[in-house]
Amino acid sequence: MFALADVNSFYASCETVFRPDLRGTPVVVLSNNDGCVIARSAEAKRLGIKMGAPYFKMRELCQRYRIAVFSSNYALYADMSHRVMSILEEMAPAVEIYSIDEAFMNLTGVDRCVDLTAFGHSVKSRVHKWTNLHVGIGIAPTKTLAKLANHAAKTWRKTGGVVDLSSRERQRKLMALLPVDEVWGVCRRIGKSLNALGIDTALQLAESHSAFIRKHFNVVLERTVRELRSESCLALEEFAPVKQQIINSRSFGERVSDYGALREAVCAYAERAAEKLRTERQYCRMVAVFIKTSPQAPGEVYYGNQASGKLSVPTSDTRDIVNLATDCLDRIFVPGMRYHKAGVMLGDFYSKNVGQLPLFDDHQPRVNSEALMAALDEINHSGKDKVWFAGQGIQRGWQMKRQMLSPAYTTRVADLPVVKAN
DNA sequence: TCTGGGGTCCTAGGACCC
DNA sequence: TCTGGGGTCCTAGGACCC
Repeated sequence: MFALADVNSFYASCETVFRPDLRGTPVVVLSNNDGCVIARSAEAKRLGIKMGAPYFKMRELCQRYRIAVFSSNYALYADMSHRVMSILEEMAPAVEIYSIDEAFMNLTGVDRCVDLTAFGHSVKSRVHKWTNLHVGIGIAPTKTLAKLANHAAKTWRKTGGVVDLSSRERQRKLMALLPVDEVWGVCRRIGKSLNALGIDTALQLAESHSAFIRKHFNVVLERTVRELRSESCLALEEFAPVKQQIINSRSFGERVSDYGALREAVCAYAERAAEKLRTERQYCRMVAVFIKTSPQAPGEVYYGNQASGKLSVPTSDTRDIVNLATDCLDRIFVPGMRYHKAGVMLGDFYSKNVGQLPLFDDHQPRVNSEALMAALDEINHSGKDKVWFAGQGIQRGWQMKRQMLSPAYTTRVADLPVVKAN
């Protein structure tokens, strides 16, 4: 048995936790660079703010209804997520953190001790009491059904935010009500193709022949069909599998044409990617860089390109990664373009312990590399100040736009909320 | 003027090997 | 006239997720 716990309007809700004055009012959170809408409070949804809509098209609506608009504040969301996840981990024997705002809980054993619906409510109320966030809980014998149950818990208020789909009858009743593209793993596109074949509801998908689905689509969708029939194909993954690639990329706050500025940005992204690589305790051999102009810019010729390079020895040293990244940039940089985005990708990972490469042991490319990187990371994680390599520069004209950023209430000492006694 | 970022998995096709 | 069979590895692109 699985339970899926998912925070309601996560980013928008985080913004109101330390702003009680905003509770019950429309709140919207924007993507990086203040590009498009990625989270909405229930009130903002009701006003017709669409998910994924570009902000410049929504601005007028936001002003008219006095909607509170925020830039993404990942420092805050990541910390709030961590708090929610630790509560879930206390309450279930095993938890898979699936995304920043949702987690699958393994309820094996739990179902023998307590009523599952009651369990769902206890999770819900503890999370609310300790974090001021609301979660919806969906309970079912497979992950795909738990997703559906969660969807139902959020859609129908009378469920009280908890839906238990243990019984086959209840599963069928719900599936008959839901359009097929509400199923996890079925997007609009596949949904349309399914509709063309006469499959409109989740129940019809569950009842179609898996061989037929495999032939017309793929094994992934076949698995979904089986899951809808209560056959568990997707296991709980308690420990995150090692990453196969790391990407750091951003759109620029303003278009960048100057080589120097582009190079600074690439250095910054490479540095951040290297930092992520070290948190994964991995070493990489492949570094790639991409740059592109805006595909939307009217009257401009689009240019996008990518170059990659291989290191002779796997590394997690920022200096090696930055060097290779800037080489890659030089191979694809074309003057006179108005660049809108760049990114650095790392791949071909090795972990030290496994020691796949004999080279690794006797080839120490830089003296005290590990100690230096550890010192950098420690300073940068201390919440006090930051240090970085000079390649990033200090002007940072290319930095993303975040004009409506809220304070890092829980992760920066200077931003801690203060309670005043009257 | 202004349209996010970070991932995974699967498949098809080409290059190459014996 | 007829031109094998089986396999691996790599890459690009599609599809999906949050």
